[in-house]
Amino acid sequence: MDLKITNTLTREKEVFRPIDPSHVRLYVCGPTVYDFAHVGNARPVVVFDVLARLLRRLYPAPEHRVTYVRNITDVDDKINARARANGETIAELTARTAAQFHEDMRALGAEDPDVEPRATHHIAEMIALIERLIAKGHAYAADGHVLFSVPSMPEYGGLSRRDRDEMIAGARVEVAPYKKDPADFVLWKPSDPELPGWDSPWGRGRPGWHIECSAMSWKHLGETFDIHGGGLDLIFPHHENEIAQSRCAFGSHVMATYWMHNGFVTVEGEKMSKSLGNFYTVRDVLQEWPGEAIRLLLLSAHYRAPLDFSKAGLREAKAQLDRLYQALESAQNVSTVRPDLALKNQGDAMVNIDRPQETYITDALCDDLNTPLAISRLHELATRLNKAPDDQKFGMKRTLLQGAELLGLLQNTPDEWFRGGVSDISQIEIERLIAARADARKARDFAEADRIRDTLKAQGIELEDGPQGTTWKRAG
RNA sequence: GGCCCCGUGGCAGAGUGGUUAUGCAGAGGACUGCAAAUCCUUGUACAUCGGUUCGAUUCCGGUCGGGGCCUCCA
Repeated sequence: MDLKITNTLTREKEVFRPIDPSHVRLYVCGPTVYDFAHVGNARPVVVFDVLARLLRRLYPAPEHRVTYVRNITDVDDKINARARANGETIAELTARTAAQFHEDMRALGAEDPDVEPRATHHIAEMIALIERLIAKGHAYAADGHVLFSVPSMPEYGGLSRRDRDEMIAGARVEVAPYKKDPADFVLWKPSDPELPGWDSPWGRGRPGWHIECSAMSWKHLGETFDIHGGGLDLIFPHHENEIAQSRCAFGSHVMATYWMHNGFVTVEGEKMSKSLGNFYTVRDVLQEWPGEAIRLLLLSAHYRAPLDFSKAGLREAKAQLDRLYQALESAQNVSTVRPDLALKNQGDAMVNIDRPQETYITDALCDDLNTPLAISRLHELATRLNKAPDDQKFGMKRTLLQGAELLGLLQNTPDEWFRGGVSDISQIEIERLIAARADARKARDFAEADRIRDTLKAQGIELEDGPQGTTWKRAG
């Protein structure tokens, strides 16, 4: 099935055709590292993680290659300000924040991108780009700055669909005197001695915001590539300006063929903002909720739609995962390899012959990354798995796991999900109490049996009596 | 002012020109010592007003309501 993507360039859902099918190239704007990632930062990471997983499924090795680049912005005025406020060096701040970002995103089940370039490691490429732009008449140096000349690019504004007059009329910032045109934007600016700076043909300075992504995508993906992603808010000015820089520098018709933008996250129905005090960092939420529940919640709305991040939503996500893991636990002894093939084949040959062909979830995701539909199909598969006779469970379990992998879900074992984090000592004690309760039940001393069950429940352990005996799990 | 998005059952949230979304919550039943989990049954939604159509929640237009962006916020 074809992958379809809503392309911000055209505002239409289009069939994805890579420039080079043997090498699919994806670039996503990553974090500016000056503080903990909040749940709004996490949404594009999780969304484009699913896209990368899907692309790898659709364009598998060894015939194909997928390169996913997500940058780290480690030169920025917010970083400078924060480092000063914290009384630490910029290097300390960015190194620590980047490490925290990695920990948090991994906790959300996001795989690392193939390349994670840092802006400060690409100053030479930025300078080279700026020199090209000047040489081609698309940029000019003025008063220590280098500015992109917006009037030099007639198509400027195509992505955000706004014309120059509107932009100027709506501008909230006073126009700097060195700009030839009010719409021009900074490619390079001078740095004070105490601020980060690099030598350049225009003196010691630092880059403007947009040039880094043009430089890093060029270095790691080429002059043009397939998909560029990021948050809705980046459409203007960031992505508009990236397009201007890259296209004018390379004389290309497009920078990326497809542009994808995720919607915003609200918190308990309100826009997340520091002034409202409803700023959820991923780290804080992880204190109370499994990363997988956060991930499921972030995928529970279509990526372009707004997403409300709420306690109720987290509870529901957790409940949904309980249900899915429950289905897997009930099939824990079921192999995901066809029994007949497992018997007939050994080693690598078996893997090749028994290559799974899950399409149920893949098809949902191919429709412009319809993760809510994909999740609903996970539930359908879980229901079918629950109902299936034992000898038919293997295929459904496999389909469920393979589909879930595409979403980055159900990557734990049911045992870890339900019983992880309980110490070995406690587990021994729990087993002892279960045995004591079994004796009581056998003696039909149900008062004692219920007392034991209530005692454990008060300690956050729930018991379930099944045909195979009693099992336990962490409560809620 | 300009550009863009959205309004679905108690909640979350897909989708479709005429046929069950899915999950959570709720109700009834099976199973169970009782529970839990699971299974079965159950709820007949699509802001509003017009238009197109044999037929619209789905297409078109108006209205009302909500939201985002408009120079460094994912």
